[in-house]
Amino acid sequence: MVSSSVPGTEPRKVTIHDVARSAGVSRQTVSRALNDKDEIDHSTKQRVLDAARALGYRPSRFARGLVRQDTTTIGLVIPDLLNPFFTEVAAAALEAARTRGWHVVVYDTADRAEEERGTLQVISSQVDAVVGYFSCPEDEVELYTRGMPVVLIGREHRTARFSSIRIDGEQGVHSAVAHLVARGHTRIGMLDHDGRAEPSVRREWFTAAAASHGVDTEMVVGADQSADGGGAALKRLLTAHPDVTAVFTFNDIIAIGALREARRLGRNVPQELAVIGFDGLQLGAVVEPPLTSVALDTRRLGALAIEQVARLLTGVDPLAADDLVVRAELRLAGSA
Amino acid sequence: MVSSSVPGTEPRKVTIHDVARSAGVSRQTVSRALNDKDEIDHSTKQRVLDAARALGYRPSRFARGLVRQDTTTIGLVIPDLLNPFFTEVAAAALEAARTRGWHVVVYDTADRAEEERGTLQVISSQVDAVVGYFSCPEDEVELYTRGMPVVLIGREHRTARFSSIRIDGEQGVHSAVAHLVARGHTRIGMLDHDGRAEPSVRREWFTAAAASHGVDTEMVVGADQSADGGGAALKRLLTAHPDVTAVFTFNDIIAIGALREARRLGRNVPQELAVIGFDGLQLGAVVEPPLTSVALDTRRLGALAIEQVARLLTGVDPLAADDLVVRAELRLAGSA
DNA sequence: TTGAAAGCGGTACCAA
DNA sequence: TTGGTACCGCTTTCAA
Repeated sequence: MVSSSVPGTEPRKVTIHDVARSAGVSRQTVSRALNDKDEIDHSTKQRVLDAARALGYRPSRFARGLVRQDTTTIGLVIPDLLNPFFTEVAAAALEAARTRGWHVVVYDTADRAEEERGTLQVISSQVDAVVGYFSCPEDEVELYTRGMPVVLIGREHRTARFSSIRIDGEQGVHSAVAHLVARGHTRIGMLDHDGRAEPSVRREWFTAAAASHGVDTEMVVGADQSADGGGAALKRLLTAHPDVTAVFTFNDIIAIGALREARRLGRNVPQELAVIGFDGLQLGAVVEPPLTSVALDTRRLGALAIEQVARLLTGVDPLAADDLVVRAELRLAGSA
Repeated sequence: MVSSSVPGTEPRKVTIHDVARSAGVSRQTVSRALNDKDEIDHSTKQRVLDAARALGYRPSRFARGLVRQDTTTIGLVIPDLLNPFFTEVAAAALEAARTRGWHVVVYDTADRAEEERGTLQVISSQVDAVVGYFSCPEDEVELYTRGMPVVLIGREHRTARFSSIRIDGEQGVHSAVAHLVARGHTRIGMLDHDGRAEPSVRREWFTAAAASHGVDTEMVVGADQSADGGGAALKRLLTAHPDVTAVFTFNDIIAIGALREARRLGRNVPQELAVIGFDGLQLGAVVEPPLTSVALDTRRLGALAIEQVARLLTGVDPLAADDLVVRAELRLAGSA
């Protein structure tokens, strides 16, 4: 039995020319009909529209973009869309972009440097500016984004063309440690980000805050960026240091995994183990107990990034570093 | 003090022509240099590249797309990126798209018909195909997506050009109700989707399943699509029907809100109140108790949608309705 | 190895 | 109200 689809019959793209011929008019007239211009006879317009429909015509976005030069597309690069933190940022960025009539192409790099490179490579010819998280060296980002505004989130920049949204958690983490100390905790551990060469900035904040309270800062273990990772890390931490009574985590997802693990281990939270996360996810409100966290305003973060992109694109009045900061602050809930 | 930025100095877009002139070659030579062609002298190439860099030149993606016709961009339309279910689907779709070298523009319609229309309007001239969730009438979707493949998720279609990924939860919901009945529950309520004119399909599955077990099916209240909404709905349900001992919910987010509310009300889960959600979110594993749910394979859902788009775009061998189904099945955990 | 010319598929400006 | 023509910025083909 032969398939009814005939090879080689692949319908070549229908162009404005085809419509024009089919309707017996010129291309310009077709253009007028499709763009709702006034200078066209009603019946002509109708005829053109019918022809277009009949042929299944759709204007080429490239041709149109070429002549109109009015569409802006932003590339949003994110390590892991399944981590609610990045989802919240993405949602905020999408909304900020929509109010400007911009389009956002989203790339999930799965937190892999290799994917990051691939994305960068491909992105440069598809968008007008880039916003997002990158872990690869700045000169690589620089290399692939030649001539394009770039806004980095949560990371310093050197390149002039780049901007950074700085995440300032120093105060917040200090408050968190202070809170724990005030509650009588002296053995405070941390579940840090795993897999990076150097310790995270958040860890540095933690270390500094702990030291300033005369608290030991040696009890740090790395955790995978997931709830499971957080659980496993807590287990390791408690095995190595059974006397730990409080933990600060790199982010909320890890903290949530830690909460679950604590429950499994029969450790009461917050009585026997206090947990403080970082991010302030909405998700933290639905776990038990609700998660105490050093919270970021993710809406502001996303909106700020898009705002800066807007300024960089128009070249007017870009925000200075001092305005490109999102401060985290301690938000108390049930877990500490 | 006068600002140093001079109005009217806005740098006109640098084109290939500018680079050519600056390097003292023709445009084609510039093109060759930039696209790593062989037929070019090494020193010439270097000179062109330098000129391009100096001018901050970036090729127009429109001009390039126009002539190369090789980039595919999909529009992914989602009601609410903050709902983890849609995030999971989106992540799956992004990954499936990436393996094909496609770009995905994401639009969050905030579950509002108005935004849906705006998105549809704008999308048609920006993408090659559309995948996603729509709540507005099919003829509106049809109107704006003229000539473009469309894959609807979780919704039937009539239009020939459209495809649907069907979500089949009939079996799964039946199993869920059977499970509850086997556990001795006879008063089973439902927290349904709110804000739609007609009752949801999931409610119909529930009603049918309950009826087949001789269980009353009248105890349904609407819930907002959020944890808070789920909590509020549970409260209303229990107020109206204090004898309810089990609830089935429209989705997991609502169920998670219900779990939290149950805790606040002092109702033990699952002993005094059994809860079963729908979606099978990864998130369900981190709440307490872990959520029993009628689970969907979101990875498959997203991948299937992209797969079908691929077939529609090439016109070869689109999947038939029977293959465009994702079945949900009961996944037991702690909450029921 | 390089350049001239012809498109890619539209829209804008003009004259008819 | 219409159509001719130029042009948007780039790549491809073909000569030089």
